[in-house]
Amino acid sequence: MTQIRTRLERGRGALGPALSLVHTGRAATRALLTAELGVTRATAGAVAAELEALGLIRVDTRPLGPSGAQGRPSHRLDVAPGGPVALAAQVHADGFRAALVGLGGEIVATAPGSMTVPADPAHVLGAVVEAGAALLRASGRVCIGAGLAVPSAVAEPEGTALNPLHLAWPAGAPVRQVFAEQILRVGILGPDGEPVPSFVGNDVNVAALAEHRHGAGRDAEHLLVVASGHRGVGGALVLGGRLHTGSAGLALEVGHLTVVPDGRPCHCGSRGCLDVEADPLAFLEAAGRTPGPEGSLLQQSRDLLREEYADPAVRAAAHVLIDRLGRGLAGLVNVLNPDRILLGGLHLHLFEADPEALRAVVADHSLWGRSGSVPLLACALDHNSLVGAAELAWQPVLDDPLAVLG
Amino acid sequence: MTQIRTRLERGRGALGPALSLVHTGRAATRALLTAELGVTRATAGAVAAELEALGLIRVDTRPLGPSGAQGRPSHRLDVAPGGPVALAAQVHADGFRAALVGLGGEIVATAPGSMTVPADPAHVLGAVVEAGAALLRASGRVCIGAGLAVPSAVAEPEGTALNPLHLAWPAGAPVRQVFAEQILRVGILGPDGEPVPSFVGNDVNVAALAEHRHGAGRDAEHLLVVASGHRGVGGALVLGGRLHTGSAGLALEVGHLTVVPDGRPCHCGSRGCLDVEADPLAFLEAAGRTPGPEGSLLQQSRDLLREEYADPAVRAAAHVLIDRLGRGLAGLVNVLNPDRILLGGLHLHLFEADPEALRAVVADHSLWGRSGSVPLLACALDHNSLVGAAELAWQPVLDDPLAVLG
DNA sequence: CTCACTTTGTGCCGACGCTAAACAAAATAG
DNA sequence: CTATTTTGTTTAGCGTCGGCACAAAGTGAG
Repeated sequence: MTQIRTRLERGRGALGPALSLVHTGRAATRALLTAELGVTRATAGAVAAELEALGLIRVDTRPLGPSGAQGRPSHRLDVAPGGPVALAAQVHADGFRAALVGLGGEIVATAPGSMTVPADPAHVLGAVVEAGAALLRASGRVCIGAGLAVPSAVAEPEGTALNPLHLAWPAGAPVRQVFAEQILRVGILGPDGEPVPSFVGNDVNVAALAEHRHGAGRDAEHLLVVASGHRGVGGALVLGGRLHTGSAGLALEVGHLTVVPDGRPCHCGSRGCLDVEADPLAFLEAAGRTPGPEGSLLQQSRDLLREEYADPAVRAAAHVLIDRLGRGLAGLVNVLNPDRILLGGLHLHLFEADPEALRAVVADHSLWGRSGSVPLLACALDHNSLVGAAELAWQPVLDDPLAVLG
Repeated sequence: MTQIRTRLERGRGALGPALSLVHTGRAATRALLTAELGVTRATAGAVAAELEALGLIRVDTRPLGPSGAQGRPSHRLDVAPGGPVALAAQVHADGFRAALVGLGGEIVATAPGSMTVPADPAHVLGAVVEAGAALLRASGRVCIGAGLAVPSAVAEPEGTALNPLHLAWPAGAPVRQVFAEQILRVGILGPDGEPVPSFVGNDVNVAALAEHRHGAGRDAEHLLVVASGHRGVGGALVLGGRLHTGSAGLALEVGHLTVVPDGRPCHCGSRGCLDVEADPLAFLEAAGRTPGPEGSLLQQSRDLLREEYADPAVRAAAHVLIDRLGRGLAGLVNVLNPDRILLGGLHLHLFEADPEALRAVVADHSLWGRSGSVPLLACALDHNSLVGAAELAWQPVLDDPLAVLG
């Protein structure tokens, strides 16, 4: 007398897409889920129930007050409070940062740290992972994976950092392997009791991912992000919701577009590259300032733009940099034809100093810019590299929740 | 008494992928189909039967002679002889060409034509479509769609030719609409009795598609194609088997990368662009030759390279162009990180004149070129733009054979 | 307040498209 | 000739989803 032999579960195939919709805030109700997934209400209901059973979302059946709309009101779909989190980590020139990031890109907890001695990767990443472990213990949450953002090109599939310029790490350091080893050593365990999977990405790349899902890049199909943090210029492209990192992870090395004919020499062997003509150091030099000892080059540049923009020298330097940046962006527009461009770091501040000037340079130097120009926007998320690192860890869950949490 | 109520057809979802495998020559037997699709033998058999019933493929059960392998020999899967064809058309500086292209990229019939007067689009495309209609009548084949390759950027989703430079057409000509109107006027009908669907693409873009499926680009995941036919330089990118044309069809406008600091002025407003520094006219000028009246600039350049390469001036000019081309390719490698690069037109001949020289320039100027360089190859298909135009028309059938032929 | 209407949520059934497994067929190897 | 290997086919069964009927929960008109 078999009682319940196999209850046929509906909506297995749509679990991942449904979770992605909740994650990016595009499905706040079952009715929206039905419309976005293109399935029947029955399937959408089963999907929501399954995600709730997995502890990922919460279905709030309470009435939401007068909505004004006709018909039976929808139940709200929220991220499950106290649900699983990803461990996010970031290393940069001045230190590191660990955080817990829940579904929806919400930063649950964060812990900064400094690197007094820019030591070897195992040392730094060990400290980051330990900070993350402390956050996890304090929160009592389940961890589904760990992501790390590094200021360097990351070669695929090896996961090595090719140019960790201002980290004093050796070129070609096996970052993914070291990170995984530290996860193993510290013992960050997932819901299955095994060490969580770990992921490493370039900081601008993962920041672009975060902006696409939770920030100023939402709903863009071809999102280009260009940013300059400390030294050099980084780029990223999100195509159809996925990072485009090229065949070996080395795409969007946008720092070596020529923007000044016969300009200053670049370490790549060429001259006048964006990398050396449009980063914070180039800006400070163009403004006739010598970099001071306190604050990063980015902070000094931002402060200069904010506080001394009335100074003609600063204003002129900003427009010189805007011109160089605009030429670089125009080259990228000609090759990639994005439907939106986000700017980060110094470029965000340059853009906000004179948005129309940058738009004009891009339009003038891109082939079809005058007919229909590309929307330029500023990055909108705090800590987008951290959130993006977490996106890497969340990705397997978004692709197939059952495989991870089933 | 219902006799055959609904015979449950197996393998509907895999029909398109299976047809693509036969189309690209990667599934010559049902056993290979089973392996490539990742389904059971039962499903693969049903898929093959369905495709045969649709008249697209032929299952050849005859023994193939001693194969040397153990076990029961596979039946061969061939393109169905006499099966449906796509109408392919190409317009270029000197004239036009129409062809019928079957599954597998095989050119079944072709008809050249000249444009004595570079007339308006409707005139030219009317003549092309009429030539295609004649081919269709003579062949007695079924037509599943029509594709057109034009030497101009094609804006999406409007389907307008933005810069039909050497066609004497107005910029912004509604090529897709005019082509569809001519298909309608001449009455090219599909299997359903309606006028066939029509498609328009840039010639280098569709050539890249053809090379990816039937030529030197097979199995590349990130394929970059750069070519120069008459004037200017065109590019294309095939990502995961699909053309990447950007958000508005305007990506891969590679002609405006700077390759000569303060070089000759370009119509884009900048200087030293690939477009004016690495096309056939630039090569003839670099070699000290004045373009003659007979033969296209490309033909004159090719003949010069083939017949007078011993001339030091020609040799030197070739290396000047190779240097400029290599710098441009290196810039693209930094941004796109392809796993293969194909060269067409003049660039093919320059590459074949001195392959190592071009490889060295690309490696020297790309950021990670010295560690692992990108394979450079020559385009391998005759008439790759024609075959590529047909690929546009075949695409709906490859995506869902039943929807088109069911 | 009641009734009509609109929209959302759920249970049941059947269809579709696949896998699994057993069997049949066609070759090679010894 | 028999054993083995690989391929092709048939049958049964199962998981997932759409369609449909019905229930539930609101708005709006009178």
